[in-house]
Amino acid sequence: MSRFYLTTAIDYVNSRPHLGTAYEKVTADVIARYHRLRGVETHFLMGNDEHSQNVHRRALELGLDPIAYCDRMESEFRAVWRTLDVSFDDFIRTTEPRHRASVTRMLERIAERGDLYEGFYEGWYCVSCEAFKQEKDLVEGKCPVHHVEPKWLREKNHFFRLSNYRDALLSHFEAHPEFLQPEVRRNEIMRLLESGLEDISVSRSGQAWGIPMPQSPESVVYVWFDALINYASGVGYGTDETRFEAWWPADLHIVGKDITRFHSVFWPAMLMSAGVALPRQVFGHGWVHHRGERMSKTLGTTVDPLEAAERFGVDPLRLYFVKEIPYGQDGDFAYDRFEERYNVDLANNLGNLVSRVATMADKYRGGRLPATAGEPGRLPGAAEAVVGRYTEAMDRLALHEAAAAAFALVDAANEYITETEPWALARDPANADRLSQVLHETAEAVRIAAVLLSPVVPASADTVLARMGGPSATARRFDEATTWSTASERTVVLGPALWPRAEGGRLPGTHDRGEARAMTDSDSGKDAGESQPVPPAAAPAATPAPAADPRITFDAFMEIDLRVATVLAAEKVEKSRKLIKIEVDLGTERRTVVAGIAEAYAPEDLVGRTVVVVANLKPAKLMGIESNGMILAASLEGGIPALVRFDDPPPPPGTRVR
RNA sequence: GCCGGUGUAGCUCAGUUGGUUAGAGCACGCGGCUCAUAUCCGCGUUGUCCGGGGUUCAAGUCCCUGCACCGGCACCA
Repeated sequence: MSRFYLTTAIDYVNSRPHLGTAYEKVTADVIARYHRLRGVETHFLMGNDEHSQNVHRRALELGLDPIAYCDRMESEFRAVWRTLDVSFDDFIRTTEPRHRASVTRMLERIAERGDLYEGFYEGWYCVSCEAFKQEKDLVEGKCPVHHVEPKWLREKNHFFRLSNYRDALLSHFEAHPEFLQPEVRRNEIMRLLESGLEDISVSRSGQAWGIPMPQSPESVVYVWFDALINYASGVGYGTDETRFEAWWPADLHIVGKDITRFHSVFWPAMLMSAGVALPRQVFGHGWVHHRGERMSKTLGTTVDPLEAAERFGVDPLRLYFVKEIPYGQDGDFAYDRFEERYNVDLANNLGNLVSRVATMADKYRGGRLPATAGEPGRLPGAAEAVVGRYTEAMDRLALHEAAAAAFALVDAANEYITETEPWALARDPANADRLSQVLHETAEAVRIAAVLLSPVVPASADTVLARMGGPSATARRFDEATTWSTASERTVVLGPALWPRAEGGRLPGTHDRGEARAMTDSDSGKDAGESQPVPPAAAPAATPAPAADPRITFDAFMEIDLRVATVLAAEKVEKSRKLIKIEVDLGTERRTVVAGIAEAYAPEDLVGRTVVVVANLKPAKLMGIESNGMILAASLEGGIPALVRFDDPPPPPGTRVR
């Protein structure tokens, strides 16, 4: 039997999954379910990436052992995936022994090949910046920011000879155009390869959270190197060779478009070095924006997938992801659009279709539809064409086209009912056979549409299949399940509306829980301990965990020294778009502050104004100017800033603001 | 300033390797039906496919160029 091994990126556990993460897992799940439906033995791997410094820091902040913290996050992640019906076969964590063994093994192999060498990461290091500087960035041998001479620093590190693999990678890309998709991503990486590759550092010294470098336990494996290996360790590399032989190479890595480089350059080079076959395909999906804006964790503008699923249901959300966003491109999510798609595709079309077929079968035939005998109508042909389009689209990962194809069959069934007018046939007993046939054929078309949609909306498809009758629908394989079949009697079952029409932003009978709650980084970790596992649900999902208290203490606030200040002088910073250099009178002293408000204020308009300054902020260099403080302004992402101002007359400079 | 992305119907967007009168959904108008979740079906309206050059028998699609918007970074302390 053929096999299919599919992976998604593993996730950092420093915040809960947001809508974009959910998008990746759901679309991968659709692919996995499709292959299973086709009768292919499928292995679908997901997991968490835990060896990150952020994770370590976050755990310590919460007073938790890092592993304990990761345990909590794992249950959070699993709960979300369970709710969204993501059917992974295995879930790997990079802290697991099987993974550590695998990473060690691969590094040993790479070392044996001679592709690992100890070296010194060296370069100009600016102490003020706490960062290495490129030679080309220095101005007259000095740090362009701090105007100090940087030190030449050497830090011991392990390097991977990535540069050795440029040619091999290029020819692989040329020989296998399908290796990286979609095409845009492939072109980007081709250009990158053409411009050459440099060796990369694969270890970090002076850290304890990670996998120790073999033969060099004072340093740990750099996190991304560690993370990539999960795809191999997940199927037994270095721990279970039989299993590894059975599943490797992976057929498909589904990753975000930002990390295609890791997966299509670094990862294959590592595998080549270790003497392991390359994965067959890497697919870089796009972003899901929210109302046209990129979701940002730091700005708290992410959408909670559980909240979205709760509004109209898990399957409607899954359908939205698949049908409304061309796979491989960026897409947009908005609640009003979600509602529109819910009403149009599910309530009005598929749901209403199921309802009208079931009602007529019940009313005219007591639900029992005999085997058909007459000349079939146009639906069998329509179904066959749709199935062809569907598989063709699925096989090239055009998930949105596949979903659209399935809905074309729904449309055809609705049209067929209008054309044949079963209610008219029912008026004349002479048409009895004809009526039975029309209903049977329509039910069969709906059944096939449900089979096609089952990878996308698994729970709903099961319900539709049950309602449409037919022989043991779920047990059948794809080819058989999509073959037209009205040759035996079936029983169509009546039931409540699958998707009642939504209005005013929610389903009838649900309570308003308020607008979408923005997730923030602070709530993601702190509520980890309190939240309850969410039960699986086909339709309205469980309540998201309550947000943790993001408030700071009064003492923390009082640490910020806010002062009234008067602008004495202001000038635009040369060659800068946003920065203005401002001299302020703080009452007791003069300060130079650089503020990023040039897009909203002209320097000359600032002179004489009273502003609020954060007086005890550490200095920073911006465009070579040292800024001693920060001027408070309201700022919208992408919008223009607005300075905080006082009623007239303003308080004198130096007055504390609190 | 650098890099990347986008620009197609009122709105949200599709348009495969360049090929007949440029599409879908929503919205809007008219008509039909009554089995159905005020649902369904049919017909219809609106397009300088951002502008300008070019390649071609043929350009929404390829090349050059300009403009607009968006994002990231550089400079948001």
